[in-house]
Amino acid sequence: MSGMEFDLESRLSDDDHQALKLWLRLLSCTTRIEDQIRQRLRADFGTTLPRFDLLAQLERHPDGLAMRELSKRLMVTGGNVTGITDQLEAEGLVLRETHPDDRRSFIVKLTPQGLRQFKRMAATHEAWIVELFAGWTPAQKTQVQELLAQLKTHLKDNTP
Amino acid sequence: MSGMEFDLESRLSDDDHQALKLWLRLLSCTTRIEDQIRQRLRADFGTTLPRFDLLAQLERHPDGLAMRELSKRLMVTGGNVTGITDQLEAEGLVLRETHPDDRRSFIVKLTPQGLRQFKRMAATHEAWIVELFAGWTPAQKTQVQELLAQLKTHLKDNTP
DNA sequence: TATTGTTATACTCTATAACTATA
DNA sequence: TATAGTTATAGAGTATAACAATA
Repeated sequence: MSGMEFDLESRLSDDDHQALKLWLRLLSCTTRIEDQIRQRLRADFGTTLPRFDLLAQLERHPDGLAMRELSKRLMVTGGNVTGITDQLEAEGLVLRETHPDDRRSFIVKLTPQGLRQFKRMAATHEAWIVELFAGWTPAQKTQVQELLAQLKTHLKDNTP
Repeated sequence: MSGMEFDLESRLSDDDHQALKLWLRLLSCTTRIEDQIRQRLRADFGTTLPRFDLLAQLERHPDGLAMRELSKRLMVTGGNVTGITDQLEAEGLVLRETHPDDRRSFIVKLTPQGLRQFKRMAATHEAWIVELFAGWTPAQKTQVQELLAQLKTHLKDNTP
């Protein structure tokens, strides 16, 4: 489905509605970039965004994370974390260790192979992002970054 | 899954990587807003974003659209348009008319009920958006709007 | 009783491919 | 041959709920 002529932004029929126009454009850009990332992760590494995100969390936490910590951080329910972890474990990228203090719990960690593999993917991933955002100058990036920070605060306040 | 402490932005571990940070923040904000919209469409109107988007296209085209036109505009494959149209037709919101010149084709149109229902949803939807973006001044909205237009051009050029 | 993790199930959204009727 | 639409199927990605083991 590449090279389409239309997209979500064409939903709008009239010229007012500033917030709505802005939202449709924001959604359109973000979706387009996300689709690119998903396609490239699949084509180049045979993986998916949720799997990549789980590995990224583990890379930030070399001592590992319990399943429920992963669930909170990835904002998905526990059953999903079990499924993704099963896949990554089968690929030898992560392992479950018993929790020393709580026998209900597991600590999930990157294997050495998982760390190597993630680092390789992360570097490529960052290069894709840099390329996709090359349409903005560093100053413009900073500007949007700050505006988004402000918006995020508002979203947090309004939608608990 | 409301009231989470973490989100995608926490994926990043260090302070450089301007484009990557920007992307994670953009994705985080957009996802959060989109989740809100999906939840509210379901709770208040028992519908989904793709169904809403299809109705929106039809409202822009009172003479109706062929299935393949809908497919192009919604950027999904034909089988999906058939499915969504079936649902909306079963709910009495759209109807298929025979094409006068091409007996392979249908023209999909809003029913009067569909138009009334869409207008009600669209007004509420816009109010949600206005509220969610209330963290930005009109000038800031304009600014982001223009920056996104620029980014979109770059994306189009780079990812055909 | 509450919590951690697993299992089972289901739903939405999407794509691909085979099929039909028509052009 | 090519196109419009349908059908069937598959696979992400997600949620809910019942469950076992442990706290």
